[in-house]
Amino acid sequence: MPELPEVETIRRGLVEHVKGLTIRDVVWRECRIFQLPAERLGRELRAQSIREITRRGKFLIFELDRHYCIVHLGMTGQLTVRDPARADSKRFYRHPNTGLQRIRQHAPDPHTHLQICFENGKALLFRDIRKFGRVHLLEKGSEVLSIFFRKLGLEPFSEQYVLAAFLKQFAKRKVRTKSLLLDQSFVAGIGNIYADEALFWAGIHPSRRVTTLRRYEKERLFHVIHAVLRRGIRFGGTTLRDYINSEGESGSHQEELMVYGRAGKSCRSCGSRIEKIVISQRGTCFCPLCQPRSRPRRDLQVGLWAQS
DNA sequence: AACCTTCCCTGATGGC
DNA sequence: TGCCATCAGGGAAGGT
Repeated sequence: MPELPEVETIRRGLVEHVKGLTIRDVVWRECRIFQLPAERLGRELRAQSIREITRRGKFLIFELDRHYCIVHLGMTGQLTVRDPARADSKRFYRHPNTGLQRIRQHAPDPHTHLQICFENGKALLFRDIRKFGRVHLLEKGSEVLSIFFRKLGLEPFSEQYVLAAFLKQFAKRKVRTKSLLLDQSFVAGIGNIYADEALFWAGIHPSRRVTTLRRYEKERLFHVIHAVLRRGIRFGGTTLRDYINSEGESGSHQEELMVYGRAGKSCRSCGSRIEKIVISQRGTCFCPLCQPRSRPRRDLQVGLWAQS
């Protein structure tokens, strides 16, 4: 499930490999991920150049000559570069123990919904098994991006991510803290993995209503969200099943996880048994000792870790 | 208007 | 070996 760190890792790879290239041809497979007729998408993309690749939350923004092409990877979306000078992997190699996919590049398969072929022979492939991904095409204009993203919340690595703005976002909210973290109108880019990890480092039980959070807990959350996402990027993202970067490689952040996917295992901090509950229809892992339900942890020191 | 539920989609997994 | 139920979950849509 690509979240901000995974999308950012993909973005950086794409800047390296396809920025500046001109589109020669587009091949598609009709699919509901396209928010416009695929035939029109192909026709519009042709002959345009990729001027810039940016990101907002979990969305990738390809700035072309006349359009913005906006891509959301959903749950299983993959964007990889295919270089004809290099050999394709014959199949998706699945590691017997970890289940991780390790490939260099792959030929189109039935899940490959879009191929953007460039003049230099390289191609950008969009593959999405579960089809939760989305591709939008917007004509450029001064306000189109701000209108498209009007419901998105704070962008963690921007100048708008400051404590005062963060605290303001709690107004009128009564949901459980985990639900707030998953809400893209609160802070953009957090998904299930990084929400659980942030709550762990902040020492906050995921079920606690945000109305019960002390000021110092909100402040801690503010710093920890930033640190958790930064750490995810530093390790190249979290590969649990489908995520691979633009070169078809896994990330390694899954080895750093404290609680996500660790139900039944012992806490890497205190040794307690990690528990799993469901909040907002999402599996939620937490440490019952490090993240007490009722008693806020004023003692918690996360400063050192947050600097990493 | 905040909040909650349902739905979309496929592959992996476990029980029988 | 094969069949079926269950689970994973981001975000849109619709109801309260």
